Amino acid sequence: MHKKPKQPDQGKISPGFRGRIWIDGKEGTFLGYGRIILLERIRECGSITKAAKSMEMSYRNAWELVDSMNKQSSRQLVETATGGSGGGGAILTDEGEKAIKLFWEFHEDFQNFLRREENKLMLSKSTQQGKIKNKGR
Amino acid sequence: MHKKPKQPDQGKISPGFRGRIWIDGKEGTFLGYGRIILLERIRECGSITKAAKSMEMSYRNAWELVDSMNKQSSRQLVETATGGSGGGGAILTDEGEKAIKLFWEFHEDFQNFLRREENKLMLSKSTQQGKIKNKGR
DNA sequence: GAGCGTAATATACAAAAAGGAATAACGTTA
DNA sequence: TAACGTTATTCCTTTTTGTATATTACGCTC
Repeated sequence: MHKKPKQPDQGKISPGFRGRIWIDGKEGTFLGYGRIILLERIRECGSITKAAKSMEMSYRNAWELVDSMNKQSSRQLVETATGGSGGGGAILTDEGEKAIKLFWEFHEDFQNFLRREENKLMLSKSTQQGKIKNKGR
Repeated sequence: MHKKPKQPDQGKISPGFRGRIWIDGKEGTFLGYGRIILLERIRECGSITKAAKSMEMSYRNAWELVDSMNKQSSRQLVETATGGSGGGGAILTDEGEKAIKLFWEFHEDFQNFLRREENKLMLSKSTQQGKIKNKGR
């Protein structure tokens, strides 16, 4: 039983370069880290209720996020059904899969960007303080 | 009289790729967008009070940010004086200047990163839907 | 020593965001 | 038709966050 993915691997270790990214839609945030985790959990769990519980998120919050994402996309990312066998449920659409993929690519690029920035800083520091052992070339 | 720089040029236009960056220190955030603007205003105004007013920030908030930055750096970014001619004031140190420069470089690189990501998406979309007019090669 | 404008700090208040709990509606299943 | 587990929605409480206000201390100027 896994829990609490909320925080991207970034924000905690300190010190260093940090950041958060998201994708905006017509009405504000469309895709963000928490939303993507939620989509993945819905895919695994088959319902918003179970997905929310699995990540210690209130159903209310989870539902609002799903609603927000669906409203901001021409095609639904999650299809829901009330009633029926098992009481209903939620499934991830192909569009939802695309969203997950899109965001993780963005996310990975960003992680690499942060690493490059830290390296850049280290280099500039060593060449600055440096000249300590300026081995000719 | 200028005001309200609070929001980076990013977060509003929508839709698209967005993000925020900051630099962490020992006790959490060390440098961020608002903090840098504050440092610049302190440099211009010569006091925390005036700097805070100029950007519609409460003195309390501004003071806490300055305190946080100073505590997390081996050298103060802002030197303050209570009493004295004019009642005191605050001046930006060389270390403060360095901080501003460091953050803006980070910020600029990040803006470029976001642009590259958007271009990347546009390209992948056009080659995907494309084949509409696949002109040879 | 009185006056000045600032830093520094504490207290109380207000607005906003987040969370919890309760309820209705829904469509299968038995 | 009764039961079930889920979606969908509302209301209220709690927590957080920010702001406004007031007070003290400070060191120069006059």
